[in-house]
Amino acid sequence: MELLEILECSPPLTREPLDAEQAAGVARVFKALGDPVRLRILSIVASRAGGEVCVCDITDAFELSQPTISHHLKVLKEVGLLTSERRASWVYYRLVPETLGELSALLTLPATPPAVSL
Amino acid sequence: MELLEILECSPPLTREPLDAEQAAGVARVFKALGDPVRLRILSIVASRAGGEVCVCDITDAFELSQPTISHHLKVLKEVGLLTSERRASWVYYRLVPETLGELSALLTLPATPPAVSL
DNA sequence: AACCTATTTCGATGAACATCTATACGGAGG
DNA sequence: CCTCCGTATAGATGTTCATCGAAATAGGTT
Repeated sequence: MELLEILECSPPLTREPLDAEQAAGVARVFKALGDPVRLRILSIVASRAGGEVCVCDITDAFELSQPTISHHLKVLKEVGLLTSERRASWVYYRLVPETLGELSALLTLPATPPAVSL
Repeated sequence: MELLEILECSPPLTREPLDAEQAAGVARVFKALGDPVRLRILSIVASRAGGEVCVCDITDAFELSQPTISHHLKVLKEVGLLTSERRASWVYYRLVPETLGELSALLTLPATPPAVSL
């Protein structure tokens, strides 16, 4: 059920085939990354020095309506890539590095790409 | 235009925000990964010992029509994750490790994950 | 050339999605 | 308490997408 658990249990794509359940979970996360706006939002949050970004800062970075940004943030939060915290009137979003790390590991190549070996 | 070039030019998400063009290119690849069937197909090809998989083998692994599998293979090929080669009556698909590696690098975390080490 | 099999393309359909406007919620300040 | 500001939710709309069945293409065989 927990997406992060599914990611942790899923072997790298190059090691063995995913079963249907693993694939369904992993696909949800990749689908969340499959939108240009969400990718940019994620990179804004992930690369921010303090680690936190206010929704208003994100909204300013796009020519999209505020509800649209809020929708994308919700999607990223639902798949475990972001968390949010309210302080006073503002909501701050943070990266969940574990999820990103698991995704990266999932796509990792075995060792040497070119040679044959065996 | 070339997706692999865009991936190569895109910094890790944790380093700096993606611009609109980079995000659009990267999103196309992640969108291709955002389907459970395609993820399983990719993992079947990527984890296969010889590196090659015949379409008929992939079709056997799913309860989907053969045209549907062909459609998914085309999507994976269009974003540069797979290549294909025809030999005799059969078409064999191979992983493009460079693309997968670039994606993995894109999601890489800066240095120390959360706790352990040093 | 006619044929068989494997694969791709075409056309259609129903579901999912990105986006918008309008509205609701939640805290801060008068 | 009422209002303002920032954010989230609801409802609506046009587009994209996964999937199927049917038809077209391509390579090898007889």
